[in-house]
Amino acid sequence: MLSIYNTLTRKKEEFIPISPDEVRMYVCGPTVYDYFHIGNARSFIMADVLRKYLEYKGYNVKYIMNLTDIDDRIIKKSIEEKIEAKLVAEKYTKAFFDDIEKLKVKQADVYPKATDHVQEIVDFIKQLEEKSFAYNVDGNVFYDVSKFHDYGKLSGKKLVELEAGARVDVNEEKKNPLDFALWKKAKEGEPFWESPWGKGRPGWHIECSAMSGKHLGETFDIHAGGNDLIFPHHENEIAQSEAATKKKFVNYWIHFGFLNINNEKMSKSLGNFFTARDILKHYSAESIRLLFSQTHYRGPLEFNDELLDSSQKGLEKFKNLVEKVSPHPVPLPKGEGVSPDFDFQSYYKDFESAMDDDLNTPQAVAVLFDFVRDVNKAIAEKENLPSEFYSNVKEFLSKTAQGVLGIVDLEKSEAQGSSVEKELIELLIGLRNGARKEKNFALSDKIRNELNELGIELKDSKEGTTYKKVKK
RNA sequence: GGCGCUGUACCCAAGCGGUCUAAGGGGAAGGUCUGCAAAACCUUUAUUCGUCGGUUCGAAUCCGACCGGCGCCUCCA
Repeated sequence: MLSIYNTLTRKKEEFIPISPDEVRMYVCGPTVYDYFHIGNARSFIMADVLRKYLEYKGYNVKYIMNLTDIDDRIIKKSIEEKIEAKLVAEKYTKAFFDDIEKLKVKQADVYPKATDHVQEIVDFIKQLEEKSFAYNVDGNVFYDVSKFHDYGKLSGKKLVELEAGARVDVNEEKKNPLDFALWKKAKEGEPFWESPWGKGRPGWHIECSAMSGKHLGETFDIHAGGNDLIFPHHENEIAQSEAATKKKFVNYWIHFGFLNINNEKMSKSLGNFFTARDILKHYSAESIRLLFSQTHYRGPLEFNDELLDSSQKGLEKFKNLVEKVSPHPVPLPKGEGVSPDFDFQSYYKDFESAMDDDLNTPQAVAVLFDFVRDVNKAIAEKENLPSEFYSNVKEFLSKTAQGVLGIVDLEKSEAQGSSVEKELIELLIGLRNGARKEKNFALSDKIRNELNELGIELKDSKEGTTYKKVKK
């Protein structure tokens, strides 16, 4: 039984989807005005882990992530770079897909764009206007928060308190400082769409209400995003959608913690950020994902190179095991060999109960490390293990470490390269082993050290010498 | 000012009333194996969970106070 912490109720709740086999899930995607940073990546990755775990459990997941491709920041960027807003959005949309793929994040079923849904958005606003939740002031349309009595239910804020402590800019046009724009009137030179209120563009919050409704229906299971979206973004989405449909918008609200640098939130405005793209130049997706998985998704996550290094180091344990079980040297026929009393089921059970508990990935990772240690022990202790043992090990890692967490890549062969390169390395290994036989260790060590310099590590074992390429 | 989160070893980090003399990763130290390495395995590294009280047969876990840190309340994952 999966339980999930629901921001709306501030409790862990048993997860029960609307339809028994299907989960409908919406995750707030990027505003494509720049490369996304590694803090954004945390949300994308943890949402990916949640999605993959739901699939692991047998649900058919319908996963939608929006792309905000028209907004103030995009317009600002287009002015700075003197190119059309549309081209800014296109450039960073492409970058988004490139980066997300490198991070081994599975594609969403649909990536709806705001600019492709202007009609739906306009219709949505009209509906709100008809129901008196919206008012038009000279081409700007605002949502009237005072009309929505549940306003504040997600963030736990009370309207009066919000008003008292309001730090929002005073906008003469708004009835209430907390009212927010549904439709923004276009200024001179800005991109615009025609609407009943004149030329303009959608506000930010409305696109999610319109697009999630279109792709997932009026009520759906999961809506996820970063902590900072709770207020006002998600609060406003609820206000819009529930005012329009009179139905519950979302059953489970899930929010991810921030990524901290020196105990401070990483953000564009503070300037203390790294783009995911830059981090990926030095670290693998697996390292990043392991680091993220070792902290619970709701808490803050401390981020720096040392931590990335340590997770990269930890990954070696998985890689070495994969290497050990992958091209099993002497594949035994089924049923032969000494069967170790190794209880794979108990590791699946432990992995699942960790994940079932509000996605306790740190605990799940601990189970995987225990598994690796125990498998290594079994291999070291028993001589002839049946081939099923090796395939069971691979299957376990494939389903959990790779399939859900994305911290290993079984397909990635360690010793790749051109065949000539391979043969050259084999040749040198042969020479070195000749030298070793003659106890010419000076020569054998020289060969090993120099290969090492080239990024090729040798390992001697009873079965012979193997090598792997390491990143320099 | 309002709301919320948080303080566990050298670092990161689980744990949410008994199974905790507290997982897991990194680091450090010692050992087994090895010609030497590497990998792997074993052992050690918090009798203690910010501080002080309280509740309880029993608390890292609940309550209170205090001392730190962080976030949201404005665009933000």
